[in-house]
Parts: sequence; C-alpha cells; structure tokens
Amino acid sequence: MSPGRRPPSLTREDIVAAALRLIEHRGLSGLTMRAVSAELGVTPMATYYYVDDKEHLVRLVAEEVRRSFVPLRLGEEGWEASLARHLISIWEAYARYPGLGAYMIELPTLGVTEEGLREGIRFFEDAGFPASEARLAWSFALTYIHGRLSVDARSGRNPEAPRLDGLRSQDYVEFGIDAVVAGLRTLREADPGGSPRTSPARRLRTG
Amino acid sequence: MSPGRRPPSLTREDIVAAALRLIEHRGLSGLTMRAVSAELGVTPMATYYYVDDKEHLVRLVAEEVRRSFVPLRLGEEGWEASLARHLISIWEAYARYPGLGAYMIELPTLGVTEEGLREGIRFFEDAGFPASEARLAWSFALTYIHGRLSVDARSGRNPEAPRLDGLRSQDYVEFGIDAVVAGLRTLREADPGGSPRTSPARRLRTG
DNA sequence: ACCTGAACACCGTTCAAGT
DNA sequence: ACCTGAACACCGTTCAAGT
Repeated sequence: MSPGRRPPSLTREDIVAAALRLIEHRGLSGLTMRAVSAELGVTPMATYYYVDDKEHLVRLVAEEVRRSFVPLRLGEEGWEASLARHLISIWEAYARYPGLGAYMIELPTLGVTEEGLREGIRFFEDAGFPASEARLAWSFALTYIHGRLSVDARSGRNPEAPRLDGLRSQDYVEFGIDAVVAGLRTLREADPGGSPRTSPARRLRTG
Repeated sequence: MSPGRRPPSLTREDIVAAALRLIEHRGLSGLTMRAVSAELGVTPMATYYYVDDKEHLVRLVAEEVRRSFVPLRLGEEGWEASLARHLISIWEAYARYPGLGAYMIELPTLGVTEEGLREGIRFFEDAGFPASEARLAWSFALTYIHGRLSVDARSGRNPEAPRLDGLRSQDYVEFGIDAVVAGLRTLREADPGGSPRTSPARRLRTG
C-alpha cells in the first residue's frame, strides 16, 4: 500500500467471490484451487499468497454465506418462531451453494461460529430449556437443517423445482422445521424445572 | 469356474471387506481404489475387473452395512418405539464407518434402498400419518439420523468417548431421536383425518 | 478369464525463482 | 510484496498387453 508500489492484481475478496461463483454453479466439488485461480486469470499458486490452503478458503466462503443468517434472538414472537425463522434463513443462505452446508456440519462448530454456538445455547436456556439440554437442543436443530442441506446438495439447486415425488425441496424443509420445533417443545414441556429426563431412545440401544 | 482354470485371486467380497476396513480406520476419504488394491496385494487396476468404479464400490459397501439395520416394522410396541429402534440401528451400523452415512444421505434414496424408502412410507401411513405426509415424515427421520452421522464423521469413531463439552455422541443421538419421534407425534396428532396441514415455517420463508 | 503396466487428466501443495 | 513455473505426491480411470 506504500506509494509507488503497483497494486496487487488479486484480493482475498476476489478469491472468495470467485469461489462462491464456482460452488454456486458446480457445487463444492467444483471448487478447486486451480479452478479459482483460472477464474481469476492467475497462476494456480497465486491464490496461495492470500489463503493458507483450501480448508482456509472454504472457511472464508462460509463466513461470507453466514452474513445473511437471520440472528437467533429471543424476542416477543417467542422462541419457536424465532428458531424456525433462523433455521429457514440458514437453509436459504446455504441452499444456493450445493455441498457447502453438508461440509460445514462436519466441522467442530456445526456450521456456525464458536460464538454462534454459544449464543444458541444461551437462546435455548433463555427459552426455558434446562442447562443440561440447551446444547443438545441447539445441536439437534443445526444437525437437522444441515442434514437437509446434504440431501439438497445433489437433488438440484432450484428449491422450487418439483421433483419425481411431486414434492419440492421447500416442502421437505418446512415439514422438517415444524417437526424440529414441535419435538423440542414437547421435550421441553416434559422436563419441568430441569429434572433429568429419561430418554426412551436410550433404552433401545444395543451394546 | 470351469475345471482346469486357476481360481481368481480376488473376489468382490474381498474387495468390499477391504473397503470396509479402510473406511473403519481411515474414514471414507481414506477409501481410494488404489488403497483397496494395495490392501489386497494387487495392482491398482485389478479391482476394476470386479467393480465398475468407485461409486459402485461405495454402493456395495453400503449394502453390506445395511444388513444390520433393524427392520422398520409396525408391531405391537407401536410406531414410536419401532421408529426409534430403527433409527438407532442405522446410527449404530454406520457409526463404525466415518463419512459413509454422510455420503449416503446425498444419494437419491437417502441412504436406504428404493424398497426401504417405499417400506418406510407405508410404515408411516400405517402409523396413521396422512398419505401426503408419510413421505415427509420418513424423509425427516432419515435426514436427521444421517445429519447426526455427518457430525460424528469427524469427531472421532468411538461414540462412548467423552468430548470437550462433556457429552458423548450417544447423548446427542438419543436426544435427537427422542425429539424426532416427539415432533412427528405432535404433527400427526395435529392433523386428524388427513386434512391439509398449515405449516408455521412456510409463513416465515422469505422470497 | 483375470490381472499387469503404462499412461492421461486431474487434484492440493511446496519450493525456488522472477519482478 | 506479489506472482510465476516447475515439480511432487497423490487421485480415478482408460487402454493395450500379458498369461
């Protein structure tokens, strides 16, 4: 940036934007370091001056996508509507980028930031979930929505397009979010005052 | 198999078994055609005589894993317990093979066979779900459990191992299955006689 | 019928060199 | 500081050839 120095032909923003375009049109598997560089008209290795490696690039890309998440906040509309709204916004944000949400769920923070993870736990505590279950509830909701994004990853990018079964991707995610919210509400109400819950599923485990 | 012919040094079963060992120890990303062949002491291309390509091999591997699924059947224990038992068995079967369940959910049949998909839909119809929602309900359950397997894919193979948050993978999946079942029960009861349900989530969609 | 060997078109990434 | 070029160690896969 000192005067007299010629400006760089590349910025990190350019790289992230090119990566987003690639994922949008070819899916996450279409995102290669070489393709990003080609898209920008530079040598395959030029990109490495701005990002550490491919994992770093995907992290930057996901950060960009997360900017359009509707925040998870406990307002006057109640925790159920707020949660549903937040989950839909996650799904809508990632749906344009096939494979990205599926990849994020495998990372330690389940596709959100460290801070997003903590805020979610607080949200569920404030919503009346016992402290021991706030984390489980939040993880459950994130796991479902990213699972749904995994399903969508291959079935085509347009969520409004009718599919073989006559249902749209939207129908699935709407039903799913309703079920997630209803399930959490039921578990919350069955658990007054934070007494330890007895899991029906636990008794069914083999081994 | 005609007399006088020397027996082949390789069988498809050997290949599938070697592939399972590789996934078990190195995850699905550790499954390469070359690694499978090396494991069996043959040339990288020998494997191609028995399987069409890598996708075919993964399908065969998944078929093998599915053999240990507890069938989804509507018995006297009721649909809720049967569903929970089935989901747990899916999770237990795939959990040994990191990344496999996550991969399967992206296929058109959500990690089960075509027949398994149809049987599941019938199961939910028999359980009293309206025909229009049986498919949504089944897809929801499968999506969650495979989402959970995606989360487990990176966090280590031993489901009993305590993690940073003090919770085990088992705690998450038990809570999740309980929530899935509770959510489905609630939606089913809110929908008497198969009248079209109004989705709260639908109203929250932007665009 | 069953397997080998060489080769092709890809990857991500390192490293030295240029301007 | 910023980018190029060559190279390495991997992939999946094709194709011709051997026994």
